[in-house]
Amino acid sequence: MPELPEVESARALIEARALGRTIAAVDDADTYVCRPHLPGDLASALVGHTLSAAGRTGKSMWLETDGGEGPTLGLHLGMAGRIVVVGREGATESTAYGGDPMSAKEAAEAAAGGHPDPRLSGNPAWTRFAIEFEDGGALLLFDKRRLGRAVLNPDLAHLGPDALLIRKADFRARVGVGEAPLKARIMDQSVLAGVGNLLADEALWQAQLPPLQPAGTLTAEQLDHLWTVLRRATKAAMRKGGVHTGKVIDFRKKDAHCPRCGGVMVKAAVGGRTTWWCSVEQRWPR
DNA sequence: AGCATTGTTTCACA
DNA sequence: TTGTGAAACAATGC
Repeated sequence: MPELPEVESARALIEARALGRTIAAVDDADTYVCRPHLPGDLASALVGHTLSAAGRTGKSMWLETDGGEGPTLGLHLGMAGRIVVVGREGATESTAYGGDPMSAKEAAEAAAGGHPDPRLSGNPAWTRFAIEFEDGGALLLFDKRRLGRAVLNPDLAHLGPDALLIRKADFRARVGVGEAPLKARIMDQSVLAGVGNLLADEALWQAQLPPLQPAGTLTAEQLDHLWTVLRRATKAAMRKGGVHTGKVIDFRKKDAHCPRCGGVMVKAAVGGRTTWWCSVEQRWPR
C-alpha cells in the first residue's frame, strides 16, 4: 500500500493539521510497532512537547518537536498503515486521513458506522499508536497489518536519496551498477528511497525496461529515461491519489494483456516481490 | 482452506 | 567484506 506518494500525503496531512499542537498523552503500548522501545518510553519522551515540523525521505517520516530542540518521532506506515488526524475536541467533521485512500468498502463501513474515526467506529485494536493533543484531538497510526513503526529519534542514515529529490547524474551512478535485477535495484531503499513494488512495476513498464535486466548493464540513456519516467509516475500517483492509479496496475493479473502493445503480461518473483511485466516490450534477455 | 499481500529486517551464502 | 536473495515478521483479504 503505502509507497512514496501515499507517505507524502500522510506527511502533508500532518504538516497541515498537526503542527503547533502540544502532546498531552501517548499510547505506545504496542511493543511490536514501537520496538525496541518499552511501553511508556515514547510517552515519557514526548509528552509536553509541541510538534513543529514533519519531514519525509522515501517512505519514512519524522516529526520534530519544539523547533528541533525536543525529541523526534519517527513514523513508518509499513504495509498497510494510515495516518489519521482528529481535530480539536475530537470533532468528527475535522477528521482527516493520510496514506492510502479509503477503498469503497472502507468508506461504506465508515459511513455505516457513523464515524470516520477508527477509534470510535472501527476496530480500536487497529490503532497501533496514538498521540493525544492538549486540545482534545489526536494523531493516530491506524494499521490493520501491524507492520508500521513508531520510534524515537529514528536513524535514517541507511536510506538513499529520496526518489523525487535525486538528481539525474546521481540516479545514474547509484542505480546503474551491480548484477542485481533492475527492479530489485530501484526498490533497494539504500540506493533510492521511496519506490515500492507497484511503483517499480509501473515505472519499468512505462520506460519499457526489463525488470530482470542486471542494473549494471543499462546504458546512460536508459538510466536517464528511467529517471524521467520514475519522477513522472511518482508525481502522477501523488496527483491521482496513490500508486494503484498507475496505467499498468490493473493489468498485473493472469491472462492480462499489455495496454500498450497487447503482449501477454507475465509474472515472476523479482527482488523478492511479485513482478508483472509485458513479455514483448520488457523481454529479457532481449 | 490455502495463498498472496503495496514493507522492512535478519540471516545465510557466495 | 560485500553483495545478493530468501525467509521471517503480523494480520488480513480473496
